[in-house]
Amino acid sequence: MSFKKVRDAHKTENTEDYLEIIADLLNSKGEARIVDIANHLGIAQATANKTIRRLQYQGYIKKEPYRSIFLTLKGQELASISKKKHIIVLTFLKKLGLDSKTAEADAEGIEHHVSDKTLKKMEKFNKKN
Amino acid sequence: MSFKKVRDAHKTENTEDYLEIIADLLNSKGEARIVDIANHLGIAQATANKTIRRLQYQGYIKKEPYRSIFLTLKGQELASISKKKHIIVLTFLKKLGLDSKTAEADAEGIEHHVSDKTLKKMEKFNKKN
DNA sequence: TAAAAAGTATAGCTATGGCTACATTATAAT
DNA sequence: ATTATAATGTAGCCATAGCTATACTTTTTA
Ligand SMILES: [Mn+2]
Ligand SMILES: [Mn+2]
Ligand SMILES: [Mn+2]
Ligand SMILES: [Mn+2]
Repeated sequence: MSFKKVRDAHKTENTEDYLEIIADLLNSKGEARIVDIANHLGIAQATANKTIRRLQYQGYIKKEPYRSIFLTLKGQELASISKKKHIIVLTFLKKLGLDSKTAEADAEGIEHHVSDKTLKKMEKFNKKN
Repeated sequence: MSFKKVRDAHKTENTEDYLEIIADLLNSKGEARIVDIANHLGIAQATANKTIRRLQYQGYIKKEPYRSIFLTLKGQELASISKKKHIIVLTFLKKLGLDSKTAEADAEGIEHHVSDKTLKKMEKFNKKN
């Protein structure tokens, strides 16, 4: 059923975005802090804090109180998959003719709802254009 | 900000799907009942019931207790917009080369995250292919 | 080194959407 | 007409993600 799949996607969606952001921060700044994540997402720090707690007990990240965030292996893996999807969808939308801003905005939502089959088609399209 | 837009989309997503389903049921069966919606979505009837209550106090639908559901003008308008988006995205995915099942599943999620600009590009692509 | 600022954590609230269990009403069958 | 079934409604639970306000810790600045 289509709707069930969408609901399942929504369950992991926020997790995927968090992990992608954390990976990016670790890459660029060397560390990922709650304040940066909150700013990135445009949400209150308290909200980011709560989600980070969930990500920790779900085994995606590790952190000590008042310290910065690290990805577990499980976290790294999901971050990597998410990043790949993000790039494919973003590139696809740009090749479709959209400006960077629109492509980025739409990709951020679409990336969580594309099956592997669709990703393959997008990659094919990306190579041809 | 991209993420804010995605969050906003998620707020109306469920509403859009419900209204689209109700419109379809009204069209095909002549009436929309909670049990049909629940079956369509693959959720418990109690869950559908609760959401229908929300849709009513938010002014999208009208109903009497134990009776079937009708769309208000506001509801009809959103249903119509949602349906249009759905068709554009679904057609696009099919033209991209995907089978009906995959196209339908992915469209169900993607439809809520495409900007008007992206829809335009998809329509253009649909006409060309 | 002491004070100010920044970052983090926690509490308590709201809204949404899942679920099961159970009660009530409406409809269909006997 | 009664009874059985189907549909609807309600209650009470969980999880998630928002928010503000407030407390605590760490870092920076004076
Ligand atoms: Mn979504
Ligand atoms: Mn995203
Ligand atoms: Mn992303
Ligand atoms: Mn949908």
